[in-house]
Amino acid sequence: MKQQRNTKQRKLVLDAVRARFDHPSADQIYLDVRTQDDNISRGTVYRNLNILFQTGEINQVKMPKSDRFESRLDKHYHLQCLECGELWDLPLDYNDDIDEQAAGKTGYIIHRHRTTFEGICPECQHKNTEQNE
Amino acid sequence: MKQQRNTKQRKLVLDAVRARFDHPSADQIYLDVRTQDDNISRGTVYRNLNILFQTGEINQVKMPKSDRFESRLDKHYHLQCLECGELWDLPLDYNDDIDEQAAGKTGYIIHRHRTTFEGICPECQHKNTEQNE
DNA sequence: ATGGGTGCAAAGTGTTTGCAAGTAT
DNA sequence: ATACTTGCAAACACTTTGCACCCAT
Repeated sequence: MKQQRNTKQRKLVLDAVRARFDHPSADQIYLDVRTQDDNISRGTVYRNLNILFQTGEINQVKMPKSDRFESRLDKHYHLQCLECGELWDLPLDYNDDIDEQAAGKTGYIIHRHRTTFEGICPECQHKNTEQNE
Repeated sequence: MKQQRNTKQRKLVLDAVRARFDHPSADQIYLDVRTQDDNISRGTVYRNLNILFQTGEINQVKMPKSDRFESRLDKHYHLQCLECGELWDLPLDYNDDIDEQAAGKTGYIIHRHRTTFEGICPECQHKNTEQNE
């Protein structure tokens, strides 16, 4: 990888990812950073998110509509509400055993697995019962 | 949901999904169906894939670049090679327990979880060792 | 001074949609 | 006859990229 420079923009993007815990999209990061620097462009935000991911300073979570970012670097699971779309970390241990099982069954070298739970959050459950009354 | 019709195009799309086991993208289905009907349009293929998914006749697998489709309807895990991108079903049992655990820890109603394993397939492993010789 | 980084706008990808004509029921 | 479906092209959402200028090293 080529030599990296510390630009004001790169730092702003990194700080913006670290400031949130709701797995913002690139565009949300762009909007956040915009409040600090009203000249920064979307292209720069996308480029820096990619660079920071490649250098291992942030994590990228592939999601249906758009990629999401987070500052947690350890392997962990996610939980998404199918109604409101909110995405959270799940306090459940990463299961190393199934990586070995998968490797044994397939001959693949397994790097990891990614798990996302889908459901309805308490708020949306509440909203739904109200509607049906 | 509104009344569905059985069009020639819808049947071609369904058959095309059922004919493959490598989780084709919408565009791959389009190309397959094109060999049967050289007038069908991409829009029609996308529309029918969505309808068939809503009616539960096929399954949609959300993947980074594009959605993939399959005719298996049961919950199961996937395995993707990080090098060549191939996506396969994994012969590993779906773990119902962690859905309950996740529900208990969060208050969510959990519908299911989706797990994808990432690694290097035997072919790509072989290719890599050859290159390094 | 050098070459990585920036802002801008254009282009790329994958997918959806408005419309008028066509067709399954 | 009705209204769902089609082909087409335009529009969309998200992301990447070419370029000329800028700035961290």
